[in-house]
Amino acid sequence: MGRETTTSVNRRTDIVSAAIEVFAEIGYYRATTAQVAERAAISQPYVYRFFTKESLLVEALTVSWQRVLRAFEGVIAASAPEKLEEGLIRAYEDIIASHRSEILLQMQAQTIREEPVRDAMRQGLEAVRARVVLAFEQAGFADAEQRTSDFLARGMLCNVSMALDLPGLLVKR
Amino acid sequence: MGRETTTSVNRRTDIVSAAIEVFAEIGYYRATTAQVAERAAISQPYVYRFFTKESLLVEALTVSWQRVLRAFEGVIAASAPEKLEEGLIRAYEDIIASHRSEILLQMQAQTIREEPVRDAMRQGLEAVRARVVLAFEQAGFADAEQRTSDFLARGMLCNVSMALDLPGLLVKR
DNA sequence: AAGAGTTGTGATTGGTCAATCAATAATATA
DNA sequence: TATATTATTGATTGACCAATCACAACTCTT
Repeated sequence: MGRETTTSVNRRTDIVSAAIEVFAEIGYYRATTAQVAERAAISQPYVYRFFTKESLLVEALTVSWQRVLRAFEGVIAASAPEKLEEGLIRAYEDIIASHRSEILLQMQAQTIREEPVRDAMRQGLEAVRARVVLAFEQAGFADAEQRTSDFLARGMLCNVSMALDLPGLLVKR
Repeated sequence: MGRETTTSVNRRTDIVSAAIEVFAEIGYYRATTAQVAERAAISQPYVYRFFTKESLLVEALTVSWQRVLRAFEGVIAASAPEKLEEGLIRAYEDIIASHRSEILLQMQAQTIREEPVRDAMRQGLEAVRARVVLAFEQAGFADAEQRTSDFLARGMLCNVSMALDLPGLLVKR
């Protein structure tokens, strides 16, 4: 019981990847598990061997927050203090460009009230925030919390700018 | 044909007010027109004399953006240049507190792909942005666009902080 | 090759919901 | 009061969908 074969692990990631795309394109509530199944090239009932629709969303969110966190880790490890902020901004812009669906999914989840979904969002965002604060502190900034708040705020505006296709919202620094 | 009686105008606003609450509480896609009708104390078919579900969302968004714009107009008219930014921030925090549902609805609409909805969002946000830029310019700030962008970014982070119930995201200025 | 476990699907269902229509109540007008 | 107009609803429908179940195909192991 509960044994995880190589195949089933692959199926899980197939399904989650499909779900991220479908949920972001169609919208979580309008998207059907049949559409996710089709994108993953399996049958609709088989999705339920692994996930419920909601647990699929939670899984997708976890993946997408991990991507952001990893990207930031990379920048933090590689950047001189004075280039840190610039590097983080750039990394986030890259994610928005290369993984637009995941970010659109996070934006949808911001207003979903089911508790497991809110928990996934809170944990993901808080983990990112904590990591950035620490990086700013270790880079020697006295106002690390303030800088992090500004950085996250800018990220949220980037999201909206991308989602609504309003590039004029952003101003070059 | 198309005559607008006093009664029908009242009904329209009743329905839109009900829709804002229900859509924000339940979520636009999960909310039913029957729930909106119940909140407005009318029958479900009667909603369709005035709105389709989507046009109801568009109307609700227009109302909510107008509220933000008016609140800012008031602050701009009443504030000395050096108090302008602080006043705008305060006004927005007040709206988030007093009209939370409308803001939650705007956040949902950020990721809705139907073109009429996107248009309503773009127009609302762009109108607010343009008004704030003008106010900063008239207050004598050379970097009005930059200040506006920062201000909007902060607003977006406020939204997320409210929606996810994560007050720690915000740092006192 | 027989059995056991694993991987997968077809068919179905119970529930839900936006939208429509035919009809009735209420109100104004003549 | 009769008639037209406006306001409102009950009943229904056609489509859709998450979730379940019973069954089939495949892949080991011995």
